[in-house]
Amino acid sequence: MWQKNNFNGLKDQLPRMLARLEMMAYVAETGMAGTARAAWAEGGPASSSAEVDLEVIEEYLQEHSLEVQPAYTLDTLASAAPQPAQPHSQPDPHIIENRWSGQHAYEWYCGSHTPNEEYEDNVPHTSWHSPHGNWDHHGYSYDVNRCSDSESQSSDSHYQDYPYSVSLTNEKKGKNTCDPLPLVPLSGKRKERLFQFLFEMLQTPSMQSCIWWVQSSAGTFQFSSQNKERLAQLWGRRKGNRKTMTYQKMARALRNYSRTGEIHKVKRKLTYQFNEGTLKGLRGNSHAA
DNA sequence: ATTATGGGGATACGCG
DNA sequence: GCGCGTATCCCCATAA
Repeated sequence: MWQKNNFNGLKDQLPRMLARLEMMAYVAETGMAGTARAAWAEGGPASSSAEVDLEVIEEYLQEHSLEVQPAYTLDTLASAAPQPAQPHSQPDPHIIENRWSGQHAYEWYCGSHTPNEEYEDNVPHTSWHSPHGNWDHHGYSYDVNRCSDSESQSSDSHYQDYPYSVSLTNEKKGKNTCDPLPLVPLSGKRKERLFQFLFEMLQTPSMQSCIWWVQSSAGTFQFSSQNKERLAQLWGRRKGNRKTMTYQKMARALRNYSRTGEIHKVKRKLTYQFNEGTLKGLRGNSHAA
């Protein structure tokens, strides 16, 4: 579990993280020209620093073999820092409407820890039942109240969304450590699946230089052209693969989902969409709790 | 021609 | 060991 004292080590990296967040806030405040926004949409300004930050976090975690209680991770950092606004300079009422904040108090179940799951502990694991009945995944327990999306699916020019709805619920604030819940025996623990990982990344504000909602209500999301490889690498690391995961391989796995229906490709570059039932399952589990 | 992205067959892998 | 579901490798097609 990520203890508070473990978190102290990460403090060293906070200035860089905060600097990035401040930069984002600055960009939002000052307004971004269309081209700059487009660049942002492709992971432009955020890409380099985001990479650094994520690497720092990852390396730190791996070096110290930390288990991260997600309530202490990126959400916390983001909420502690100046809130960066979306690249859309205007507040989109749809976005507000679709904010997940307070709507999805996911219950993540704490299981035991294996060496290959160092990064895995950074992000929540879903525990839910799919329409197919075989997606139950057991990991950790915490509440998530997170991001919104962009409803701007109609236009390629402004589909990027940079939602920051990082609000901590009382429960989350009060539960900074992940209490082990013997809900599922380790033997029954399923490996996290790619679409679950992607969903988790979509809830992680700091990952939005890599992946973001195009329209969360529809389950449409998009990879950053520049940072998609990074996301793939994270996936590979989480899985403990020997070889580096690439976007190409990850996309192949995504294409397999089109057969089974969890995710299908939409006719937009680097854009995919969760199946309605999949989305309901990923989100709905929190409601059930 | 080059690069990025998408598609799909084949196969490896993990789990029950 | 087997079957099944999934992930990964690899090659090719297509679009920009």
